[in-house]
Amino acid sequence: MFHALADPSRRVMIERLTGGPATVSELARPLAMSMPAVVQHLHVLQASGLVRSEKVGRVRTCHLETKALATAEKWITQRRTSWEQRLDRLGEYLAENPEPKPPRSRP
Amino acid sequence: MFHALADPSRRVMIERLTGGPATVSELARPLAMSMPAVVQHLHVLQASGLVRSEKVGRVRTCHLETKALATAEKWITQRRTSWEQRLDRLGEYLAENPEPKPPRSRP
DNA sequence: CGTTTGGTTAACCACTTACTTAACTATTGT
DNA sequence: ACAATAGTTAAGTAAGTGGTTAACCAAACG
Repeated sequence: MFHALADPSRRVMIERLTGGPATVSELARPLAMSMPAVVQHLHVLQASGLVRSEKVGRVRTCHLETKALATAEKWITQRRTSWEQRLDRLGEYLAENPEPKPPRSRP
Repeated sequence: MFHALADPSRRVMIERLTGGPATVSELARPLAMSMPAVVQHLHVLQASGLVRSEKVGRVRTCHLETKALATAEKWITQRRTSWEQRLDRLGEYLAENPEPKPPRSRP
């Protein structure tokens, strides 16, 4: 899933879908690459669960899947906040204890 | 940066760093791969800005850079929430208008 | 009917990625 | 001084990624 977000073209597609559903050719338009390439990117996005699509007639319409995005977000938040809390505790500790400086074996 | 998060081994390293700073060999221990491989992953993590490290004597100590994580998180949140708002508005609209069903040219 | 139009599949290619081993450097413990 | 430790560099490789073109299929249009 992070792999899906790792490619610039795919992020452009995601940003496009942020503004509402889009067909495959609409996703392709701003992308300076052939249609098959876009379809491959779309496969990656779908495999990651970030995007879903339904085909009606001959046009496939794609839309974002917010749940998946929320999952990625959650993972990041957890790591970030738990580390920030550690930093805070360290800050408090250093504010109280002014550097004991342990001796070195051979300078 | 999403590319840095896209690899499982690198995510393990990040999770390890969540629990506080670590040396290169500490990061390597749970990883079933050679040291050079770990160093390469570390390079990627540093290039992405997610991790920083200082070498004192012969041991390099690595720690998380929360700012970078916050950036990724922000990107995701923006996309997710703006799409969720769209969904909400669509929900309201559909609740008021009970499906007009436009005619098809030839069924 | 035949022809666009929108999308899909397949086969291929250049480049990158994620490893490996081997050789090396610099610090630290005895 | 010597050996062990911690990490680094270099070079090679197998597999994966991102793109191409060409051929193809089915729905919509005239």
